[in-house]
Amino acid sequence: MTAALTIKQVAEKTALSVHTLRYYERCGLIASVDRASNGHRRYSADDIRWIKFLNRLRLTGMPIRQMQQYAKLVRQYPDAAFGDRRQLLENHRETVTRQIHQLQENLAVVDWKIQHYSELEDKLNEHSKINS
Amino acid sequence: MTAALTIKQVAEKTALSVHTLRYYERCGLIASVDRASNGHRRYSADDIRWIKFLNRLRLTGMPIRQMQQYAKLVRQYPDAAFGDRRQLLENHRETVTRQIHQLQENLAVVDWKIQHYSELEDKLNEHSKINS
DNA sequence: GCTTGACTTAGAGTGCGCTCTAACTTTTAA
DNA sequence: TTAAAAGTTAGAGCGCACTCTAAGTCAAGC
Repeated sequence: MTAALTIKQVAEKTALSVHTLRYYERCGLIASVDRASNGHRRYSADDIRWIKFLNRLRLTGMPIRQMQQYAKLVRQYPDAAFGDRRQLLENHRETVTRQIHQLQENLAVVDWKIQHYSELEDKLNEHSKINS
Repeated sequence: MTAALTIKQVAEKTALSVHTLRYYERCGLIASVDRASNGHRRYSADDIRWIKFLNRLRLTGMPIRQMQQYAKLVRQYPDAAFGDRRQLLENHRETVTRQIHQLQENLAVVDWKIQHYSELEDKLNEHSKINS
């Protein structure tokens, strides 16, 4: 068996704060974490896997609302609703893919500007050479 | 000469709201827009180019604070400080590039999960075929 | 003359995702 | 035994980037 972890240990493992872990639990993203006899949370290996995946979703910009939907599906039908879950993730993938494209597109314009500044700098340098 | 545009027209052209345009002006991102005799804003072609570039920065996630720095450089030294401006944009480019990489990395995990769900669905389908 | 609609300002409100506080209990180490 | 560290809850607060409201001005068309 694997040792159950305290909230602080999970915070370190997942790079979320203890505040955020409690917040996620409060708003239904993490369900029913075991408690020690003193009421302290004890996280299982499964909990940690789940939290890490949740965090992947967050880091791709999925809103909490949508994560709640996903979490609900997983909780209600642990061994089913794979189609619905997949659909939700695929929609999200599409969103993120579009977002990445737009980032790249906008970044290209910034690149262009950087290039432009480089050329202006070069011109200034040449000018100062001539005048020296 | 090009016709000066009203705030509403600029909102349409830039896909920002009139509220946002005033907000950007208030916080120093857009400086000194001309006014008609009645006090209404009249935007020049240059203003619009500037606003569009600002928006590129925003769409790549640059914080307002940093845009303010950049705007300040441009305003204080319209024909100089190219090095500083370039540096600022290059730092930002680096940030965005890293962000894109991380998005792709996290998205790969989501993809993996989608794949996993597909396989589970397939198994369920086979099972129902056998049992039918 | 009067309505409609676009504009102005200062400042308040909103939604998101945390992040922190207060007041309290429990555990651990000196 | 006692101080420090870590846990608990409910609920308040924060930072960001808008977004909207209220109260007013102004110009054009009926």
